[in-house]
Amino acid sequence: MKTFSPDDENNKKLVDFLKKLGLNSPEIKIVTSTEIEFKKGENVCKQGSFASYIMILKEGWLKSYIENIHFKNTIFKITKPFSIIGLSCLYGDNHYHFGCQALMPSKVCLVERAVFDNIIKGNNKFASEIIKMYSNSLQNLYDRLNSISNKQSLSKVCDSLIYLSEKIFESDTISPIITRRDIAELSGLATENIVRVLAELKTANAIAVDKKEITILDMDMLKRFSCFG
Amino acid sequence: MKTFSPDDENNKKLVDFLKKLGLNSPEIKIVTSTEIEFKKGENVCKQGSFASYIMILKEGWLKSYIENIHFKNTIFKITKPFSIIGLSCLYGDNHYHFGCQALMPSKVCLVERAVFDNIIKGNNKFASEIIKMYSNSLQNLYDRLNSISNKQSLSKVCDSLIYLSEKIFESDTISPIITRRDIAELSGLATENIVRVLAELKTANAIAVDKKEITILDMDMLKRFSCFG
DNA sequence: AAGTAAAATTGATAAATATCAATATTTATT
DNA sequence: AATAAATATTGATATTTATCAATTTTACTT
Repeated sequence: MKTFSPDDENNKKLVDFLKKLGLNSPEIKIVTSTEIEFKKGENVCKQGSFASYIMILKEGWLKSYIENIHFKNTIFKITKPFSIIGLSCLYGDNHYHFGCQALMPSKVCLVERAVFDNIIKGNNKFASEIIKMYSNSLQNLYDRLNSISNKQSLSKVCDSLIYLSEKIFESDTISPIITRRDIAELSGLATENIVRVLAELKTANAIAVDKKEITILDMDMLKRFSCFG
Repeated sequence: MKTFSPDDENNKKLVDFLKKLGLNSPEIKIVTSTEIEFKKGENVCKQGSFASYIMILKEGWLKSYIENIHFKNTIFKITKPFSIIGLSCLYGDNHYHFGCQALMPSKVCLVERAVFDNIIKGNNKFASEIIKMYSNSLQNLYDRLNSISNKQSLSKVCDSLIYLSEKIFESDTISPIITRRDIAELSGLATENIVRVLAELKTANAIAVDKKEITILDMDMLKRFSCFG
């Protein structure tokens, strides 16, 4: 009887994911051939650097963000396993327009842009699935933009918590790999304000806080606060 | 000898644009068969309504925006002729996630989503060009997000002016179809602040203002202000 | 061209958020 | 387990921006 290591398990999941996107076995072999490990806090890609690769997150969690001159970041996406990173750089000016950092030890498959592009051009099903991802990314950015541009701090934080819970961790509990500063950069606020709003939400029994772990107790309340403005 | 009306001229430009995207004559016929006119201020699509069509702007100018509950909009894009609108709705939940309004009398070709999707699936060159548009849209949204989330009013307004001048009107002069309120909604600020910042920029000789028309006199200065934060 | 509606402007004030500084707590390291 | 480093928290204050109200200018309609 054969036993599987956690890594084998993960390999299988990755292959399943790629099959669902319409890739055949040789194509899967190509896109999974180069695998790189990143430590917590390491840069997966640096904003402004040459964009050589499209990346597939195999294991771990990443944050993607825009840096401004004063090193104030805006996180626009948290990435969970089996997501593709860098699609916005597939064509265009050859540079990453965002930075990406590992939130915990992570494994990423690197696929050269030209290789990725070739597969798209020869595989309609895959192209169509990639277009779906673009659509999703756009909608996610609309949501972020709406949250950050016309709302007040309470609503902004609620939006971030809802995003993390529903879209990213798919759980009432937001993993402690997310820091207060991450929530701040996701919400477009200062870290101190996050602390204050979280305290408010705790008092209202909308969330429970245990050290860095946040648990959503009343999602409806968060959604009302989110809408309220 | 045959004479061409302005409309013929425009038809020709549209066909050229579609040819460059890789569409053949029958495909071009299909996507240009339904044409609708919109008056200034009319809704081209309403946020939340059923997304039946992908739209191609043939003539005129549009603004696309996210509405929040309190009817405070965030404009994320100004659309110029020969642009495609609604790509983010090609797949997904079948609803428009944004509103779109005509800034002047405009003509739009409507293409049913399924029809558009079919063309993509059968035409690799076109699919590839559409993916480029998605990339561009994402990059545009990153820029907007960066501007709105970590900058102060002066920089935000400069970003909007640079965007309008370089990306949209491709001229030092920003068309008077853009109101102060539009700039406000593009910058994530109140209209009154736009007026104040424009007055500042005028005093600094960075711009000239003639009624609603804004002319950029010193693009370098605007870019310095944009970076400064 | 007159009258009306819409948009822009200005100043005063209120509200929201960032910043700063000090401290406490948590996490990581040896 | 002790120490150091990173992160979180709290309160006070400054800064920025929104809001409100009043007026002027511009655009639109007949």
